Amino acid sequence: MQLSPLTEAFTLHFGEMGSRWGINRTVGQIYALLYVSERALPADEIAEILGFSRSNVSLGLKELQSWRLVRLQHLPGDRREHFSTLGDIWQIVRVLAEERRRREIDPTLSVLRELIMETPGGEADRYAQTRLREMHDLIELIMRWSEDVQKLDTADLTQLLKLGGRVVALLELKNRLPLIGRGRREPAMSHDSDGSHDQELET
Amino acid sequence: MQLSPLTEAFTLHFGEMGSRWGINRTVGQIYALLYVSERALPADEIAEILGFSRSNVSLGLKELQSWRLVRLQHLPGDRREHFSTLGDIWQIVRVLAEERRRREIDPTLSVLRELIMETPGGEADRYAQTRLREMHDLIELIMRWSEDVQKLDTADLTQLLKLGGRVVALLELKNRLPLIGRGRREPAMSHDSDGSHDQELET
DNA sequence: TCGAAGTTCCAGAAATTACTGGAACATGGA
DNA sequence: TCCATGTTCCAGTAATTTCTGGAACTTCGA
Repeated sequence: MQLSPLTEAFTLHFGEMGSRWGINRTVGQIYALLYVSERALPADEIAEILGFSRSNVSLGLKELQSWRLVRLQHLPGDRREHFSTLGDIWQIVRVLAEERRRREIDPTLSVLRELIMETPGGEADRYAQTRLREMHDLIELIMRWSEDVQKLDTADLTQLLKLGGRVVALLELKNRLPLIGRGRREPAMSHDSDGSHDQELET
Repeated sequence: MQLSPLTEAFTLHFGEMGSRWGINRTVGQIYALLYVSERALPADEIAEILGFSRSNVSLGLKELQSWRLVRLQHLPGDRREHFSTLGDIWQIVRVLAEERRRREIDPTLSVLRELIMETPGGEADRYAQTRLREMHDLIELIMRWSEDVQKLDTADLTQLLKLGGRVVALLELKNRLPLIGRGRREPAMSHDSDGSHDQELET
């Protein structure tokens, strides 16, 4: 099997982008190839198409599987394992977000928490801790939000995205309706000490 | 000047995270150090504190400046240039998002557009192009949204984040109010051919 | 149980990326 | 203008990451 110029251009670009992102170039290219391929491909075909060694492809596929970004399937009449990407692009985004959170964000949050708990060794440490807390709270806020939003079905998500900044108009609306919203505005970066997270909209 | 254990732990972790992200380890550490430092630091102090060569620090600072993540300032009575991070953490997020878009997303979108425009060289290319289009449209949708949301002031943004998935309740509300919403639901990944982006809420 | 086909692992080679020291260059005060 | 101080650039070196080929292992049908 040969690589069409179109697919070649895409895999090359994707590999390049991947390497800026902590994903290595070959892994990126393998993913790109599977992404645009209509049928699932076995490892040796991938190696042949992209010109990588068999073991390199094997490593790459293992990595992609650990990210849950490629699926393994068996085709009738063929003993080899075939690989393909997730079909639903929104699902890809969700999986990516989850894995990144698990691998990078969560460990970072726990390091930050530990450091914030330590007794400061001086004025400098005290300042550092306030900065760390700001970072921690911000990351946590964004993560909670994204965890939450990820659960939405695709239609809701699309509608929300299309709304963009105009969602603020909805917020205003909510704040003006006393039966639904309390009309208060959170101060920036408040610590949400009561843990309520504006539950009042839940009906 | 000496590095407190707290700051050291933070810089090390941050450097590690950075290197998973395409930012090199030393650049990450420099940023982390500045982030938790109350006063701006000159390059030679940074080099001494972190134990890097003077030129490495210089390179790193240049890189950070090109990302608009550190600011240069002159202190009275000191000829040296001093560096510090942005004070407002939300601003940091905004700047980061903008730069990443400029450097990575926009080029990717334009590659995708080019490839989608090409005349397909066969059935396989035709399928590949539909996949590329899906990816392109998704990225563009998310980018438009984030561009939009970034313009919100911090209070609105915080409120929105706290709301999380419960924002859907607002969407439902909007869809139920005939004077405000049209009550229609976009099909998933529709191409928004009229370019209206639900303008009706703009009052 | 044997052999063919397929997969995984690993040690070393190759390529890439990061880092250093020093030299060239710039700037501002005397 | 000259000197002291500070900054940038660059070529070579070091460290890290990626990639390869082959050997060991696994699986399945005959």
